[in-house]
Amino acid sequence: MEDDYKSFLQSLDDSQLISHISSLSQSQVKTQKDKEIIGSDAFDDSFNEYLTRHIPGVVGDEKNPKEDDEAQGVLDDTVEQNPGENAPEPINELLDELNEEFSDDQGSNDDEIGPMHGFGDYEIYFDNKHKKQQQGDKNYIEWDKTRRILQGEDEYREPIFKGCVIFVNGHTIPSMNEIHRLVIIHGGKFLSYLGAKRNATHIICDRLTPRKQQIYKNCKVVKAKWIADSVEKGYLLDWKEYRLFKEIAYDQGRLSDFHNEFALKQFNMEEDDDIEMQEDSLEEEELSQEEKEAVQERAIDAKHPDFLNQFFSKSRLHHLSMWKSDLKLQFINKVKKSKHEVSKRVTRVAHIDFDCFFATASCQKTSYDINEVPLAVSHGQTTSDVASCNYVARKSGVKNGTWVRSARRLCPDLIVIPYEFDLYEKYANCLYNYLISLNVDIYPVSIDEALIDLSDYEGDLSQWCEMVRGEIFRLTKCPVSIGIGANILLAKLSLRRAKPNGYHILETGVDDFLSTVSVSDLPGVGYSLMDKVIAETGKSSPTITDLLRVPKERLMKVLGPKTGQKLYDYSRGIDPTNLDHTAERKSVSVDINYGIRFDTHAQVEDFLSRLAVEVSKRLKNLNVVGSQVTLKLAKRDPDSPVNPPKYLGMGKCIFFNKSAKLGLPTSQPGIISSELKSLARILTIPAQELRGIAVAIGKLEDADEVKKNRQMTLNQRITKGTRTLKKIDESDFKEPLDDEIDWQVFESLPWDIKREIKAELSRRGIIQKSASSSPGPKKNGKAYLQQLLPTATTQEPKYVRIVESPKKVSPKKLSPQKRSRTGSPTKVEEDLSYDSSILNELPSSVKNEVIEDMAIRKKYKPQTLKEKFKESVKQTKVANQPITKQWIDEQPKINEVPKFQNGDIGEMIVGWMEMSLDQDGPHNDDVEMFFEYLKCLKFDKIKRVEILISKEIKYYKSIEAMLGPKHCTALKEWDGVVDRIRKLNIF
DNA sequence: CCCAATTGGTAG
DNA sequence: CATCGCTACCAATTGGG
Ligand SMILES: Nc1ccn([C@H]2C[C@H](O)[C@@H](COP(=O)(O)OP(=O)(O)OP(=O)(O)O)O2)c(=O)n1
Ligand SMILES: [Mg+2]
Ligand SMILES: [Mg+2]
Repeated sequence: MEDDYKSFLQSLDDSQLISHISSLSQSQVKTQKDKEIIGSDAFDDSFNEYLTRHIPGVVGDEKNPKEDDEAQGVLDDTVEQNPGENAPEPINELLDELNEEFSDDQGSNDDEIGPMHGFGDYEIYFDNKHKKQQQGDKNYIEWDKTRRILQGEDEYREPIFKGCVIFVNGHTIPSMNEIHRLVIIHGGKFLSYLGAKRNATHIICDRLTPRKQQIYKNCKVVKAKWIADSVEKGYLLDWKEYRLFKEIAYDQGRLSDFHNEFALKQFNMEEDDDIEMQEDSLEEEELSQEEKEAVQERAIDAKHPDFLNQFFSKSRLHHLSMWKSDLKLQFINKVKKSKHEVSKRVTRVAHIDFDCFFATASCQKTSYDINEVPLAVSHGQTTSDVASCNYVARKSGVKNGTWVRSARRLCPDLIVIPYEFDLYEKYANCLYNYLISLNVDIYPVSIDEALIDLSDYEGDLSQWCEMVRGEIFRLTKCPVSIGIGANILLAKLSLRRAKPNGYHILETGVDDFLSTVSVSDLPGVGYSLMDKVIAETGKSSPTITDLLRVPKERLMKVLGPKTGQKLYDYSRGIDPTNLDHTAERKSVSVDINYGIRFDTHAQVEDFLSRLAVEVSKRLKNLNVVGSQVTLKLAKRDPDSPVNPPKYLGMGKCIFFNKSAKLGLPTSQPGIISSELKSLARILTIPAQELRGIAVAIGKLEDADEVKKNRQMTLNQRITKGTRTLKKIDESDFKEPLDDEIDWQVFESLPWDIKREIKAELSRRGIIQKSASSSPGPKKNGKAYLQQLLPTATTQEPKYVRIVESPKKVSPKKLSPQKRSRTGSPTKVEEDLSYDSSILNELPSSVKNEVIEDMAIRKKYKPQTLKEKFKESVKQTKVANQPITKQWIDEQPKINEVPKFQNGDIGEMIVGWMEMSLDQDGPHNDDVEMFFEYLKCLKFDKIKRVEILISKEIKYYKSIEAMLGPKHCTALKEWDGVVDRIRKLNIF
């Protein structure tokens, strides 16, 4: 539990953390004032207990759920009252009574969410429900919401089951009633009785019978735990993980005899509701249009909380990257153990690599003959990437990384087979374990590929190759090829010659060998460099021989100094790179350029939080902290269609990067998330236009080192140049934000909460770690705005993390109207992998898709000098545009209200208002400071703040009946604030 | 000239 | 249904002093 709370704290933004503390403080103040301390745990329980004792006719024992039929069937038509309207008032009284009754009850205060039990309220409700189930559900949701507000719980429930239509069959745990409740309060629809099961998106069922299997064989039949787990997690889990039927697709064998027997018994015991089900198909009720859309919109894009997991589990490139970094780690450790030898130049390198690795491995799960049929590993059938294709397919010109559709064009018989990530891992282990057993220096290149230092090997190289190839094939039934050369470059080129299923030892005749090599085969030469070399040599597929004719100066000028030098060396067989695995990692990043489809900025921020959590996880695994945060956003190219050819793909995009320096290196999700959100604000890309988001943490340091150093020389570090602290001196730092936290209130919190919060604050550098006790009492119990405002808008500056130097913010740059890279190309000239004449004959729709894909891969750059010029003109035009009201409105609005660097002013205001309601309105100091802040804002922002506050007031007035007289006074004060803002706006 | 920030490119 | 377009790192460019 404590750990839970700790990680909960860590997941918060700075602003969220502060307001969390405030909310704790607030409730604490309140309860103390009333001489009551009621933990939410005890509260929940007693509340339900109270209800079950006081409301006649209720047997609210959730541990012995009533028979499903009883609960569903007894519909009391005579009770027509609407609990949604009538419940609040009596409940309010109940709450007050309760507070007295249980005033001694010292509950622990650290469980904000409360257990998922005690549903007496639900049962009461359903005993009185209407015959119209759906109306009843709606009322219950309202009633539940009201209850939550009254109980001070978070009124909002994640609409986990939005778009789901749930039907429960037979007895389940949790009970059908409970499932019903959970589903509807989380935005789902429940088909309760005799309903249109055909409309159900999921059938919940815990017990398998042969009949059910038959009837539901085409349905998503899911165990009840799916519901419970999803609610607990707060988002919809993958139903497949909870399917009742065994994976028929993969395991086609019959159920075992034992299983059948067991199932048969079950079947006989079960009440026969299945027949009923077939009969009532006439009685189907239609889903509303809205619900149908919701059901349709089941696509999992980045809005879905489980998106990252699902995406990563299926992304080959993610796997490749993770495997690679794991391997690097593994072999760094190896070197530390034997850190003797001083890096001597290697003289012989072996490069070993599985032939068409994924294809070979995946093929083993099929009955295809890898040597006869053209195969490709891929998820889809058209715009899906070919991860790996076998050599039969390569004969037709298919390459790794092309789209299946393009591959099919070259090789119409191509057969697509699925990924088998586990198998790849297994075989890679075989490879690496075997190499380890050889007791040689291993330098992992990728999952299927490694370099080996053979400088000191004195035996016969051919024999060595045959031995290694033989052993690995014996272990995996996958062929590897080996290339040997005097350096990394030559080993790589040699390997290329060796493939498939062979080896090549390059010792003599290097120049002859090189002369035949194509420039595009050189490592580090991709489409972009290739284009330049083509332009320079005048050949369409230049070889090393062609490259040799270009003088070094020319290469360096055209390609840049380093790249030019590299190609110059490479063309002569020179590669100065030494084998070295001691290289420390310099950055950690998470890139998502798939499935990014957002409607609102709130969704974007949500996703950023999740990315922050992910990147934080990775930092912690590596035990490093970083002080630079970089956000990279991909914006749909204006010329590109809203929906790119690849489903949920990114299409052609323009990238925008922004990085921020942190005051202290960190690995904490909350801090990172804060920073990301503020970077996102600076980049101002409309949520709808986003197609990719990447987060990188740089300036890495060892976490333990930093911890040690910070304790020792906290003060020295401040003046260090690498830390960017704004206008700060030591005294500012020594007691940072101290007076922004109300220590009196803080002290009254339960000790364990205090401990966790304190730890979290000090981790963030907001308070000093050694601060063992809080300073003396300050001010009064009122909530202070200072503790919510990230930094003072007036007076002395406080500790602030720098995002960018303020003067750098030129109004023009705020909205990146950067160049679009291309016009709309209609004709394809020439391309390495596409014959332009064929391409030009394609239907234009397909052609454009192919062009789009090529543009993404940078194979194809339609940009000419002329267009470049046009763009720069366009750019200037944009920059010179007068700033009109309309222009402002057109600018992407990342937020409804402006934000400070470290938090959302909107959230802050809402929080402030909420808090102030319990305290006769806002504190005067706060109001003054607030206006100081407002004065700094632009007109439209102020307007938005005004609207926000008005809306909030309206909301509170709408529930005025439930508020006390005190609250009304507070609201009046807020009315005054709004008036004042209006006056501000006049000037 | 330096530097940092940003953009581009590559491999598997 | 589609589909799962990641990620570390180097180099070049840009734009400031
Ligand atoms: N664009 C790419 C390139 C590679 N891979 C994956 C699939 C490959 O099987 C694996 C190894 O990459 P290789 O470059 O070694 O390619 P193959 O092993 O498929 O072919 P070969 O090594 O025979 O050229 O990485 C991928 O998913 N996408
Ligand atoms: Mg390979
Ligand atoms: Mg490889």
